[in-house]
Amino acid sequence: MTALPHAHAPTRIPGPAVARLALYLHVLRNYNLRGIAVVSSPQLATAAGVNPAILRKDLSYIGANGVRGVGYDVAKLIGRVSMALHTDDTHSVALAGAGRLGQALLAHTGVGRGFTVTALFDDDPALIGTTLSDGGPVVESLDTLALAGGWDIGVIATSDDRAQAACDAFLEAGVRQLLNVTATTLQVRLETPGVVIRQVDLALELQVLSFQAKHAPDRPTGSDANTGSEESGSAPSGSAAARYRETMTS
Amino acid sequence: MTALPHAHAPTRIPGPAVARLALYLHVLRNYNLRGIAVVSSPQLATAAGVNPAILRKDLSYIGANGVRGVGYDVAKLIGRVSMALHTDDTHSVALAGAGRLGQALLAHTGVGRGFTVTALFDDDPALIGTTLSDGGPVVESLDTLALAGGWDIGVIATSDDRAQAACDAFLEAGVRQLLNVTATTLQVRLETPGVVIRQVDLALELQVLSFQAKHAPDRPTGSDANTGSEESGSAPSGSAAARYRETMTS
DNA sequence: ACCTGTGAAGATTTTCACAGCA
DNA sequence: TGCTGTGAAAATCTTCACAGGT
Repeated sequence: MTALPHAHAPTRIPGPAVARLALYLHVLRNYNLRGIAVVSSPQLATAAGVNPAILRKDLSYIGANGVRGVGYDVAKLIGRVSMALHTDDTHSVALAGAGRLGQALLAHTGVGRGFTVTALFDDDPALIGTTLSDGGPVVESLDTLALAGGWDIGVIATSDDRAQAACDAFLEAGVRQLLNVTATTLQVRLETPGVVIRQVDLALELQVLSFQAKHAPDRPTGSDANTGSEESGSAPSGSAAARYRETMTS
Repeated sequence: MTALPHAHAPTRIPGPAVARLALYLHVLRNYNLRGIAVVSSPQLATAAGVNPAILRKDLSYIGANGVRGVGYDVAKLIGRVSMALHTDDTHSVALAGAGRLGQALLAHTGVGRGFTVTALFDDDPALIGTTLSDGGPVVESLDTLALAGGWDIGVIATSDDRAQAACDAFLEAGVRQLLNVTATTLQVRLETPGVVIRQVDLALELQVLSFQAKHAPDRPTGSDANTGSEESGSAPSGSAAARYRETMTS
């Protein structure tokens, strides 16, 4: 926290840019694993399915340090984006709901992106006291959730009818950042300040998807190096984080 | 399809509006189940966590027919939004990956939003030939995916390393709408036209969430009837579909 | 020759504010 | 009085285009 060595521009990062940066980070990590040390903005942009121009703009928000005529140092860029997204620090996550969805999440988030599930809650008596993954936390009763605390993020993956209870419990436990992957729309008391809730509803994504498909009209015109071909069409923004595909030109 | 009785305004619906409409639909369905027949825009807006103004604007895109001074007929509005999103027609879905994530999705999408999973594919020999849910489809080998077809949407919920293969198979089977819930960035051949891919990466959502929390500065000022209190702050758009919470004023 | 970084133009989306009606 | 529907203003985001460097 506090002042960094060379805090370049205190520019406010646009919302959509944050989502894309997280996306770049993912792609960059893959490049790193494949041993690619340098990447250019056209390369990275096509890999992420965005315009090279907006990629450069996004990177400019976090003070990118690429080499003109060459590109970006992958490792260095990973560090920079991680820092901007606060992913260099590890966040502790509590997961409510140890059903299929919860278990999938447990495996999904453990990939190593700075998030560790340190607590697991469920109502199922058969699950309480057991461990779902190697080295993972022991499942506790949902009732005890509100009594504990100390997590940075709470993930709600319960059944729909228990989502609100889990939400209330998290708030009581002092958890302010919630990711809700149930189909329930959560209610938050007005008194509670600073709460950030993020909702991911897969059924909703299906609806948006099928709508986009029915209305995909014209292909985007790329003047830069973007050979944008398939897809796109409508939904210019939508969830920026929720619409990328690699288009590795042959 | 084709011309409807009174196709009001051929206005193009903005991308973010589509996501929000799907959200309203969900909330409206809940109202319907609770026996609430009429709802006003301030009510619905607070329930969906959006400004009443933008709600009305969104509804205006689909030719809303509310009663001034009163509100909207819930049942009628459900019908209208469903029609606009093409959810009144049932879409067939093929699901690749019958692991925990796939199973969770199978239960999730079956809620009855116009999507039915009619085919299920996986590589696990132990799963092939079995049925995962009552009345659900029998699990088939992933290799047979490309040979079949006829689905409106393909959902990719395999392990990360098999996601690309599933994507290729879907495209070969003629499926143009894909929802990818793995952390893999898919590559699509340039030749394939009209492909719409939607990506949902939960690890990415966590990153965006934690960033938003670190940068939530000032509370939004609502001049209409919006008592916007908690949350919001930055990320004005982000995934509009991925950030709603009820704020039922007491 | 090629790529980065960014001001400025352009496109899109959200919010405002008010006319119109029950 | 209360709410809908919508043109117009404001805010936001994306794309362009080019200076600057290697």
